[in-house]
Amino acid sequence: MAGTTERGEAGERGPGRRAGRPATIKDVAAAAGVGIATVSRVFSGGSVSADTRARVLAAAGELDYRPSAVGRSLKLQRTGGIGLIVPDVTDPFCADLIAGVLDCARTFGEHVLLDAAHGDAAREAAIADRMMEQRVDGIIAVPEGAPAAWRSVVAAGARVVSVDRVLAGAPEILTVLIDDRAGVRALVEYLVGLGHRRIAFLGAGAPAVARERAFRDTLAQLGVAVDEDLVVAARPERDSAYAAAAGLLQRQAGASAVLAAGHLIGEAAVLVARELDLRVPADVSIAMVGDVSWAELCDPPLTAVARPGHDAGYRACELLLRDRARAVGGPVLLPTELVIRGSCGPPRRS
Amino acid sequence: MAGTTERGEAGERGPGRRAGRPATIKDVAAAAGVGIATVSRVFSGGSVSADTRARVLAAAGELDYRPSAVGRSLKLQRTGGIGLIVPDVTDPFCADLIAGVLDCARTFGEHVLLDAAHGDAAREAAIADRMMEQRVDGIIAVPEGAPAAWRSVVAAGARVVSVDRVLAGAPEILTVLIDDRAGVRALVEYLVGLGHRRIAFLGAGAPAVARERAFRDTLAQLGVAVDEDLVVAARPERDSAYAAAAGLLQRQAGASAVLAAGHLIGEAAVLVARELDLRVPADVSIAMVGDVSWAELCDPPLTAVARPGHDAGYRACELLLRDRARAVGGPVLLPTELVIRGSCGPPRRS
DNA sequence: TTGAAAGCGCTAACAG
DNA sequence: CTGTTAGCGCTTTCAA
Repeated sequence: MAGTTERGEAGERGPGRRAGRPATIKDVAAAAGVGIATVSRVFSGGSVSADTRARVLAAAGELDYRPSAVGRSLKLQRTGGIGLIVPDVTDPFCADLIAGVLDCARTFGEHVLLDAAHGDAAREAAIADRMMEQRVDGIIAVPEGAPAAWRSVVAAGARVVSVDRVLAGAPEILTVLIDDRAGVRALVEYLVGLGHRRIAFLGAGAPAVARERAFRDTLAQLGVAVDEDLVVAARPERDSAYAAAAGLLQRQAGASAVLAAGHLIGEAAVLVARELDLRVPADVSIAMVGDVSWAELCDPPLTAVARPGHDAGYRACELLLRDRARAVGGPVLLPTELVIRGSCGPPRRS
Repeated sequence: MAGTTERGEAGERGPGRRAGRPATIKDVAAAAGVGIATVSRVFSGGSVSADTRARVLAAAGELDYRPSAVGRSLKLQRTGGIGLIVPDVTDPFCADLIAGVLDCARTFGEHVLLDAAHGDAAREAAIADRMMEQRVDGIIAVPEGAPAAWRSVVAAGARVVSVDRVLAGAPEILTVLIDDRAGVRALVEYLVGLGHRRIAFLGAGAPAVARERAFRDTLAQLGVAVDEDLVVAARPERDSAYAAAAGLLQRQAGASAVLAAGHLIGEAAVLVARELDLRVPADVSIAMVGDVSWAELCDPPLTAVARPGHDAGYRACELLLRDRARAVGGPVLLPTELVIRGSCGPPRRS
C-alpha cells in the first residue's frame, strides 16, 4: 500500500502515461529511487555503479526520458548548434554548401539552424540576430550584407565564418573562398587557345567582381583587347540574366564566345542562343562558372568551371568548430576545376 | 565616487567590454537600476513606463544585450523551433521543400533545424531523436524509416508532419502528399494519345510504388497491355538509374516511349539515349516525373510532371504550426502539372 | 559511488 | 508601474 501511495504521489504518469509534457530528470530520479545527480551522471558519462545505472536506464526507458537540451544548454552555456545563412537554398551551389556543413557538423555532434536571406541585407541581419539569441556556437554565412553589419555580429561575441565572400575589414571573421580567379583564368586561356579573340563576359557587376577582374586580367596578359561592348552586367536572377543574354546575342556584337559568370546566366545564354538558332559551338562557344548538374545534360554539354560547394561548407564548418584558436593565417582558398565538354570550339572563320 | 564604486563592482565590462560571455538580464537590470522583471517586460511586451523603458533600452544597447532564447525556452517550455528532415538537401525537390518550410516558418516566427538522413533509417531516427532532445515544437520529414519508428516519435509527444510519404498506421501524423497518381496518369494518357503502345516504366520499386501503380492502372484503363519487360526497377541514384536505363535501351526491347519515375532516372535515360545515338523524340520519346530546372535546358526540352515542392513544404509547416488541433481530415493532396515540351512525339512507324 | 544544493537566464505570479 | 521570488531541466561542486 505504501507503494501505491508513492505512485499516487508521482501522479498519473505511471500507467498509460498520457502524452503530457516530457519526463524530466526528476521523474526518472524518483522512478529509479536515486538522486537527480545520479541520473545526470548516467546520461552525461559520469561514474555510476553498474547496478544503479541499470536501474536508471530502466526507469528512463519506461518513462521515455530524453535529456532536455534546453536545460543542458542553459547550464553549459553552449548549445551545440551552429547557424547557417545562405542566399537561397534552392541554388545548387548553396545546396552543396549546406550538405557540406551538415556533413561536418555531424562529425562534431552539432546541429544546424538554417535560414535564407534572399539577397536582403536587413533580413540577413535579422536572421543573424535571431541566431545569436538562440546562442548558436557560431555562424556560417554566405554574407550579402555590409561588412559593418557582420562586424557588429562578431563584436557581439559570435564566431563567424564567411564563405564565398570577403568581408573587408573584419579580421576576426574566418573566410573560405573559392578560387574563381584561377577558374576564370583557365577558362579564358582555354578560349583564347581555341582561337577566340572576341570573348563576351556576361554577368559583370555585383557578386561577380572577382570573376570579371580575372577575365580582364587574363585577357590583358594574353594580349587580347577587351571590347567593352562585350562586357555586360547581369544579376544572377533569371530575368536579369535572360535580358542580358538576349541583349548581347541579339545585337550581333560579334562575340565568338560567351563566358557566363554564373550558372543562371549560363542557362540564359544557352536558351537565348537556341532561340536565335545559333549553333553551339559552331556559331558561338558558351562556357560558364558553376558546374551545375544540367551542364552535362545540355546539348552540347556545357564546358564549365566547377566550384566545390560541398568542400567549402565542410571546411567552413571545420574552421568554425575545430580551429577555435583564431590564429588561422589568411582565408582558405579552394581550387576550382575546369570541366571541358562540348560547348566550346574554334571560332567560325569570318 | 559612489558611482565609481558601483562600476567597479559591476566588473570589467563597462569600458572596452571584452568579448566575454553575453550580457544577461541581470546585467541590464543593474545597469538600468531596475529589477530584472522590468527588463523582461520591456523585451517581452509587458507594460512599462516610457521613462523606465527608455532607460532599460539604453542600458541594453550599451551592453549589447540579447535576451537568451535558451533561458526563455526553458521557462516557456517551448523553443519556437521546428525540425526538418529530408533525404538529401541537394535534391531539387528537397531544396524546394526546404525553401517552402523556411518561408512559412518565418511567418510564424519559428526557426528551423535541418538535417539530412541520406536514405538511412537509423540515421533518420537518430536525427529525430536529437531534435526531440532539442525540444523542437514539431518535426517535418520526408520519412524513409519504418512507420513504427515514427510512431514512437509521436508517442514521445512530438507533432510530426510527413511529406511525400505515407506512414501507414499512424493516424496522428499529418500528411502532405503530391498527387503523383494524377500526374502519371496525365503523362500516360498523353503518351498513349500520341500513339504509343509500348511504353517503358523506368524506376519501378521502392519510393515510386504509387507512380508505378498509376502507370499500370492508367494503361489498363486505356486498354493497353503492360509488357513486363518494359517495367524496370531502379533506385533514384545516379548509378542505379544509369544501369537501369542502359539495360533497357541497349537491349532494344522495343519501347517507343520511356517514362522515368524520377528526375535522376530521367537524366540517365537522356544520357543513355544520347550515347546510343537515339534521337529524341524521333526514335524514342522520353518523359519524367519531376520538373527540375534542366528539363528546359535539355535538347529537346524534356516533358515532365512538375511537383510542387515549395508548396508542399509551406503547407506542411502550416499544418504543423497552425492546425494544432489534430482534427484535420485526411492528407493534404497537392496537384501536379504536366509540362509538355519537345521530348515526346508520335512513335516511329515500324 | 551517491545525494543535496546552487545556479545557468528567463518569465510569471504575487506583493507592494 | 515595479520588484521579489520561485522554478523551468540540467550539471557540478561539495559532502557524506
